[in-house]
Amino acid sequence: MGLLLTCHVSRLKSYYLRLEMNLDLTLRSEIQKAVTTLFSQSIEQLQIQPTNKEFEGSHTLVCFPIAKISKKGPEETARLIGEYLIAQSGIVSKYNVVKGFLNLVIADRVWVEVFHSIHSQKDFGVLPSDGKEIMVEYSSPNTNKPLHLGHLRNNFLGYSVAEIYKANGYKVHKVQIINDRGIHICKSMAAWKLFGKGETPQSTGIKGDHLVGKYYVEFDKVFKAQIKELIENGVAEKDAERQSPIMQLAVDMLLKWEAKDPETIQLWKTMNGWVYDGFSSTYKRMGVDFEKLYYESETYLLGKEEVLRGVENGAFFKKEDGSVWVDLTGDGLDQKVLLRSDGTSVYMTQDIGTAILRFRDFPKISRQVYTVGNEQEYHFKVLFLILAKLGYSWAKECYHLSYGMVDLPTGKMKSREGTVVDADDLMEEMASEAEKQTRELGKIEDMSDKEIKDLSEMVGLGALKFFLLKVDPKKRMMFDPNESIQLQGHTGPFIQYTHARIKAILRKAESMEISVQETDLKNISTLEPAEREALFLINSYTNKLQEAAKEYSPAVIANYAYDLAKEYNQFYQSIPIFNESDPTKLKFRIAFSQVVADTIKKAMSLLGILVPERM
RNA sequence: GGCUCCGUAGUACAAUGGAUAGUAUUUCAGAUUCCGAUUCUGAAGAUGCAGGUUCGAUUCCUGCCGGGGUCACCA
Repeated sequence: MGLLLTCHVSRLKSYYLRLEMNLDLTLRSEIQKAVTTLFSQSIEQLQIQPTNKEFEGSHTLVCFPIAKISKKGPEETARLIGEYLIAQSGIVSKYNVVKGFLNLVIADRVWVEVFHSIHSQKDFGVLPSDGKEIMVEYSSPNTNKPLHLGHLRNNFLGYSVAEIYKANGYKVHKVQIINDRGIHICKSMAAWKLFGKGETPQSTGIKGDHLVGKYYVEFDKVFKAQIKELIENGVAEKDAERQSPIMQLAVDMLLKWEAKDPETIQLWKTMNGWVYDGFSSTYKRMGVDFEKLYYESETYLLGKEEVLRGVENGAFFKKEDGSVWVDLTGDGLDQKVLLRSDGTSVYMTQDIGTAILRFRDFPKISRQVYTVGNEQEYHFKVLFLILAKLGYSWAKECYHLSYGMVDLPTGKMKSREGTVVDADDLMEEMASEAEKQTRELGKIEDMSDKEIKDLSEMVGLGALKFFLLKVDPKKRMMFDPNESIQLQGHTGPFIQYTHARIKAILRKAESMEISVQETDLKNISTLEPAEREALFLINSYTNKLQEAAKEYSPAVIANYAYDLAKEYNQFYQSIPIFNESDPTKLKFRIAFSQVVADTIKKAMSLLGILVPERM
């Protein structure tokens, strides 16, 4: 009780601290007051939006809805509110009315105050924790082949959403489910046993996941050849698939695995081990991590139990052949199988077990987010309904973060035709392209090879991440590697480059021994338009953070980071920094540049992108 | 076919129901270069079609056209 109380008090404190400098909230309440006083009626929802570039002002109040309660025309209403704010509120210095839009100019004095409070706040942009916990699942690969381009979007998305929630004050648990069992694994095992000649990652120098993937492809090749041969010998197509010797071996291995045959289990462990080693280096390069891994082989039994429990309490039903089904026709869906007639589990079964296990392991989480491609939307709809039928109240808090496919300019990627873009290859290409670009441009002669390597990695991966994250997750997208790595345009490297340039300015300021005191920042009375614009953006950072979490969309942050970098370039172009004769202004601009650089860095880190000090 | 998501300049992406639909790229013209290769300014160019709701629709509703996904005792 005592602990609870102190938590509560400290939360209140930080709330008031924020209120002091929260321009948006203050403005809102001033307008509320104006409306209530002028029209003796209050309005709950105020529409405030950024002012169009062509008009003077930064905040615009949309007055059409207010006109309804004011019983006056929109323009008259806007003018009355404008006049009231000038007279009664300290923060608005000017206004203009265009149609029903009230454009407000915030007093420079207020902007300076806002800037000062951001500048002095060390943890600006991190919302206070309120004890909420959330789980984010992402990646979740099969262990029979290496990761590809689609996995990159998945991993970057999941990681970024997790970081965004962290910044929103949540405690985040990053997890994944590893689909480590099933017929697909046995296929690689069968092919390796037949043709592997004892090959290992060590003996061949091939990365583990790629080696196993090679045998998965090999299986398919042999399987197809055997089917063709059987059909030519007069076997029906359906029977041919079953009679194929290599398929029989795979099925046999699956049965032996389920029966815990030591030799099969050993092979399974060995080959999965190769894959895990391979994955872990891929994850490291991606820059993603996980708090806990779940393995299908460890959760499917709990899923089975739960399904059987569901049969007992009537949530599910059993057919004559022994298979178990759920009837979702009442929810507008179909019937769905949960256990096969032979009692073995299906994909759904293990997801049921996994979900329940996770809420047992982390009882404080309020929500679980699944980062999985949109081809599984139906699957998750069904899963969440089943969990609700089993009586789990948290089922309605499960969320499928669905994303679209990634296309390449060269055409669609299809795994069957072997034109998948491998994740390791792509990352390597991006990094080496970045290195090539850096070396061509020169200016890095004093860098060591190690520094150049690190920089190339940062830029190459940054290009990749930014491009994949800047698009609305649910949309199918086109990834153009060449465009993504350009230093100009809507790209990660452009933002990284802008950051590096700001840092160069700051280094120069330091070498000139310009030191900025907090008091210097308060002596500024007027701002340049570009400074107001950039301050408006910096000030909206926390709003963007909340929006990104609400929408589960790193794209909000990516586009924000870009806007800020672009805004700074405009600022830099229009305003002198070192040529400024007024030392107070010079210092303000240095501090201002510092804050922009910090904010860019913070926003980019939410995307898992590092920004260099120089490049 | 049922369900579902998507259709925005040549191309790739934006736009809580708000103003003359933004940005990048491409092309053309110009400016700056206090950091750094840059950057900035200007010009050209788009909401699939037809209705409806609304003071106002890219956004919401209906129908059509076009594209993706899904509808397994696969995962």
